[in-house]
Amino acid sequence: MIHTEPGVFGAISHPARRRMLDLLVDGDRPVNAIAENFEMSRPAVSQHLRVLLDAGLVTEQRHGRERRYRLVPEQLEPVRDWIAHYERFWDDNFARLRRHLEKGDKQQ
Amino acid sequence: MIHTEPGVFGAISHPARRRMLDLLVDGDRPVNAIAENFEMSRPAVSQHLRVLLDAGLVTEQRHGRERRYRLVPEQLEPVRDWIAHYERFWDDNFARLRRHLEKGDKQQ
DNA sequence: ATAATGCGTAAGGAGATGCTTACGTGTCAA
DNA sequence: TTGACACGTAAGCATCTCCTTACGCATTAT
Repeated sequence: MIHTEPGVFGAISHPARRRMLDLLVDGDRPVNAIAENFEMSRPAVSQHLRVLLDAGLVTEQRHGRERRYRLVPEQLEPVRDWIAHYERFWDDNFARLRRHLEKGDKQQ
Repeated sequence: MIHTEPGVFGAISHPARRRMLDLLVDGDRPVNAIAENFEMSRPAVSQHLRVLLDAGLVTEQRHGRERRYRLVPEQLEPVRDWIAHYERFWDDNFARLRRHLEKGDKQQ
């Protein structure tokens, strides 16, 4: 019964979970409101939400018989930080393209 | 024998594979040079590289009996794009913090 | 030619993942 | 109180993941 902690990268590796986070960008939502966007069963949605919860990417708050899930975007920082490490590649390419365009097709 | 295609997000979900990509930032490397950074067996490293290859995150080129792996950073774009969708949260927080600091602790 | 090197692939197994259906529990409504 | 609702959890299953050891196949060195 050990709860494995795959971390944020594991949590976002499933497309359904990324879509769930995307939905929550627009505001807190109860499970049913989330579930209606997916083909899978509601328990399956609950299980995905549990993964997101364990990763700290969402929190839940009880409102009556609902549980509203709220995005915790700061928890995506490890992803942001890691990908930022590669940012210079895009920067370089962009800079190269810009330079190319600014030269006005002058040679090469 | 179906080759599952977990995509880029699946490929970067394993810490070892992220480290492999990080290593390749500094230049192409043959498998042994990559493998010496990990505790796991060399075949395990090969299998991870295969996942990265299938995701298009690296290419391989044969040089004699070596196979050098090369990073293809552009393939990280889906990740960059997805995370960029959340950028405004950091921007907002950063802006809020900056505003707070610039105000010089004036009230609140 | 023979051996050593660099690497992939095959096979197998432990454990994780992702789904399902069945059920339990707390909350609101009649 | 009785039932409907919103949800989690349990159990079971198929499949995937990630590792290992054993082996095969080029390429280079002797």
